[in-house]
Amino acid sequence: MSGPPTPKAGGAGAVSVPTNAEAAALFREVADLLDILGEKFKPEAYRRAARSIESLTEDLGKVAGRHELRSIPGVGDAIEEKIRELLETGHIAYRDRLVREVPPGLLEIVRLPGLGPKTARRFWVDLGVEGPAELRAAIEAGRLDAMKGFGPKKIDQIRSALAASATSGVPDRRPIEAVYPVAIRLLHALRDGAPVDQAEIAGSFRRGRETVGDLDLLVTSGAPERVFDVFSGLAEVREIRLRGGTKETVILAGGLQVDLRVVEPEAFGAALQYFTGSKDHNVRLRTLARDRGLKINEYGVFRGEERLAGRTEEDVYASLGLAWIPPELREDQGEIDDASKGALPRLVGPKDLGSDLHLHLDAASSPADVERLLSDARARRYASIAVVVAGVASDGSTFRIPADLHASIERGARGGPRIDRVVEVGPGPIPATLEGERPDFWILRPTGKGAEAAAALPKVDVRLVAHVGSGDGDPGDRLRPWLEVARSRGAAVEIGPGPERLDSRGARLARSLGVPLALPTGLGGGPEDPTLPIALAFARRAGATVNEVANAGGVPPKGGRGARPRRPG
DNA sequence: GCCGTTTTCGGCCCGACTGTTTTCAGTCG
Repeated sequence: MSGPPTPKAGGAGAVSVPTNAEAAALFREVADLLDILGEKFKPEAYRRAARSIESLTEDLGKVAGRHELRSIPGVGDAIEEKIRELLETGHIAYRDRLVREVPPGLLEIVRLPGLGPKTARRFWVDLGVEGPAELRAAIEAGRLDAMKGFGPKKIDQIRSALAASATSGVPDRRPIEAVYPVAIRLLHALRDGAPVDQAEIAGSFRRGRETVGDLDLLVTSGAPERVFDVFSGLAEVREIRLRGGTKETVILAGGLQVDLRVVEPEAFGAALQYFTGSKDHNVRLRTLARDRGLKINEYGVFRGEERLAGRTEEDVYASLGLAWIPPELREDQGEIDDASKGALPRLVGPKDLGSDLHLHLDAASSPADVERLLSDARARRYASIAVVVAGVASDGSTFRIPADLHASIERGARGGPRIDRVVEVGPGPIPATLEGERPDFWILRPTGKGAEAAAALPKVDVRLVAHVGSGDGDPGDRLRPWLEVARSRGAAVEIGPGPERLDSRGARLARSLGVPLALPTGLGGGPEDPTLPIALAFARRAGATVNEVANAGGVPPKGGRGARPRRPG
């Protein structure tokens, strides 16, 4: 061998460490490449590992540091080795070799809707096509016409898939809170306007995942054709992708794909279970069923021809000897074992909530807004709500709500629920303009000053750390100091949708450190407001029980630790 | 390539839909 050894990285010696998402993407690419090469089971193995890596709550590097890579579902000898290589060198030689074997354009072809690895491989082998542009040329030259299995419709389909991919990128997963309003509208449109008996949303939406790729709607009906007619006639629907006897797929105006399935009432629970997933959860259930001489599919649980269960999810799980598993836990992270032992946690639910710790009014708010918050809170029988009356804005300036709002808060409080006045500050000394404030409690808003600056915050009664997001990648390093601050102050940390709240990974980290969670309740938000349902979903995905949620399970005593008069004088 | 109350080999979910077929292959979820 000649030549100097290639340095592992640039002169600085630093290898940029891939995020979990980047690692997962690399393994998915390996899977696609192997698919094109005609491998049989390896692709699924790499995809399973990619899914597991994606759902980790901490960095791969940390898991590797503890020598626990093998504990990740779907990671064995070979993939463990490749993860280590990736972490140390920034690349995977095996993947690089596959990339050299397969023309890059074929990956784009595989990802076109309606096309897959088999077809891409045939284009490559039979026609020498190595990418979308060449495929387009081959179609226009009529070279596909002679190929077996390619009629005019198929060729048309490929042609429009090529055109669509050229104009718009492949739609990615979207934040669940962005999908929530339209999902609720579609569900209600079906329940109110179509001949359906039961209707639910399944899929990752029902599991409360942070992001949603598409929507899965499930209904029972004696007239599927009518249901499909109503559904595809809705204003939100842009095009019908496919329509059969039991299933219709449409694309909404925003590009979101929605699958609607009609099933028999006898199979509704089984179908709901099946289409809620996750895939890995279902695979494990199926294995469990097989071990017991049973078969489970979207129509039910069967022993031979006999259907043992199917009408409700409870029946389906019970027939396998399992307690019903909340959708938010169905990720094959040990929940099936727990369900078989009756050891599932009793997760926090909407009826457990008894207060709100963090409501904002601003200069544009009116007394009517205050009244709306209060009437919502009364309807939900909340014992107290907390309104931010002053604080430090994100630009560093201080603010106070207008006097007329103070007056309406004063009036509203007489009719209940109790209204706590709170002030929101960053770490460090309290700004001079807020020094006179004597709120019922304080909210700490983490800023760029860093957690160590929190020590300079006077020993006021901080009951909530809010406006802190999980961010991308491993939330641990950035969050941990703030969670320590919350713990030392006896404060809760706010979770929920949006970039300024913790997602389920952040919630899990908080739980592991013993920091209570606070859920925003979306008071005054209306039926399509995702705030509360998504916050609950994140809390439940993190395994939170009622005792771990600050605004659930009874109301925090007024004044917290060391009660004090509400207002001076 | 992973995995195991059918363990160290031999399996690996399965049904709907589409387009092309005359009994099926490929894709998708």
